[in-house]
Amino acid sequence: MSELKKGPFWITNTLTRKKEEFVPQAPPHVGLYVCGPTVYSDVHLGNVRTFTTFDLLYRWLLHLGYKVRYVRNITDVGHLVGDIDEGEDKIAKRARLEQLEPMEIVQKYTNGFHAVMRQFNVLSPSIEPTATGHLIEQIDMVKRIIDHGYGYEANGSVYFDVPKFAEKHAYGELSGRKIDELMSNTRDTEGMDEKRSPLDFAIWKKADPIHLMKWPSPWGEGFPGWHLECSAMSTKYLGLTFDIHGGGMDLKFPHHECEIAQSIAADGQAPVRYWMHGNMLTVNGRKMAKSEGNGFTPEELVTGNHKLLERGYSPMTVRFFMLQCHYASTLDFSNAALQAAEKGLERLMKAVQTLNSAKASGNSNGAYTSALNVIEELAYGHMNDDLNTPRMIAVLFDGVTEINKAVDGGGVARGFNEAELGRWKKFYSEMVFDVLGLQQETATAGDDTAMDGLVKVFIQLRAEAKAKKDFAASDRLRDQLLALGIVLKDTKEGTTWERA
RNA sequence: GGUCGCGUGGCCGAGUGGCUAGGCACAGCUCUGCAAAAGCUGCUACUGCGGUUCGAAUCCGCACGCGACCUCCA
Repeated sequence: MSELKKGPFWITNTLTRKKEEFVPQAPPHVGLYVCGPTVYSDVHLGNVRTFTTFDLLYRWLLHLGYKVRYVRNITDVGHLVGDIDEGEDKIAKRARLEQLEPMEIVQKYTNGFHAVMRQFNVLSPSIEPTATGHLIEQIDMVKRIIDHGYGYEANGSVYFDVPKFAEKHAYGELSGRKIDELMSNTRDTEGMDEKRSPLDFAIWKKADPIHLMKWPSPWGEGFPGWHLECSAMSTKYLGLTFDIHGGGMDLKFPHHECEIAQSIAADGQAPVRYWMHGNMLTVNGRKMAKSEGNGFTPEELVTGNHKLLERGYSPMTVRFFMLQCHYASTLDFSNAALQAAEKGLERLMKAVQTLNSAKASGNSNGAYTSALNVIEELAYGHMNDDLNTPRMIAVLFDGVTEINKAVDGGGVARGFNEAELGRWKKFYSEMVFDVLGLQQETATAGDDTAMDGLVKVFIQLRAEAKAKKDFAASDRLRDQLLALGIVLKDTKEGTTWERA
């Protein structure tokens, strides 16, 4: 099995649009870069999906034994609002609205972002660089682009010369665009622009006097262009060419396309070997986006305090909901789907709990060894096939049925010996907790000994009532406990309890 | 308008040209004083029309419907 675990890992490279075997540049090291959030407002569930997707990738790479340097940036400057001529820094705009310092906004929403990531059990990256912390690197990159003839200054701003770049390089390769098609499809609102071509994009932008976030540069006071930070920081921490770059589908063009162009222009080599893009979370078939106003925050999700939500759902329910769909497919949000996921997750987690507290009966005929062999092989196969979590989870559920069949009400796993049971426990714990990143959300019966003892007193009272055939009394006890969130279950081996 | 993608059973959602995805819901049964849980059984779909093929949900074409990107967006 150990060989199989390592077994070839295939991922869809959106650059070639094909599944390719993943082979790191310098095994066992893997360089992974993911575009992080712009911290000018709360993250919504769509953002969470992308970070969950790459969290899954990160976890799988770690599980396969790779040493991963995972860089996920915080964009705290530079993206413009609206069209370029009256462009305004999003963060600065928000700062004025809230009467705060720009860096206060950055701090506030960075904190919020981190809190959400913790809620959804998304692992921290190895490095989380900020754009403002890498001005020198960005300015330096602009210089290199100019030196190589692909950037030009105009009125204090510096633009990337796309047509010139396209003469020698494949601009549009990632997003499948052709330069002349782009030309003819340009929206014609440029007019008095400083750009030589409408396709050109700013790599350094002059700051107007009222602009709050600005830095000195060889071209005057300004701020870095939209796409530059990722190029500068990925180069700094992962090298000129690194293994995997991830992000949401919506960043493919122009953001990632521009990253490629910048890196090639500055340093002469393509920055990324494998591009991966996560698909969108939709609501009623439409992309969830801040600009659509159809997004909701994780807090609204948990409390259910939003018009799209019939009630609240836990973060793990949502994580599981997302994992039941392949990362490259759009996923449509709905209350019914969430409720289904909630039930499914409960079934899975209960089985894991049952498994973990089970004791082996000792009399094994090896059936559960071969069953696990099959499950393991399938699960690894599916994960290695472009992170096919829906199929992997389906396999997990096959095992859940086996577990439920084997473990009796007294917690004895019939037909298992110690070693077998240990293997099952290890496998399920690795897949469910380490790889899928799910966690137990409700306190378990054994967590609180006082509580457990208390409930057992009631169970004893009820057993006495039952023995006297006083079912009215026994049912009343059960109902009253249920009202407090305690569920009693009568089994052949006695009564057990759990939280609802 | 251009580029790309999608259209699967009551719902969500996988899918390799031929062999049961899975989850949820629903129905019946077993267990049970009743219930809950669990197990068993049933529910067999692939937008439409052509084509390729011994055979297509899976390949090709056309039509219809939907979406993403083309502007900040995960």
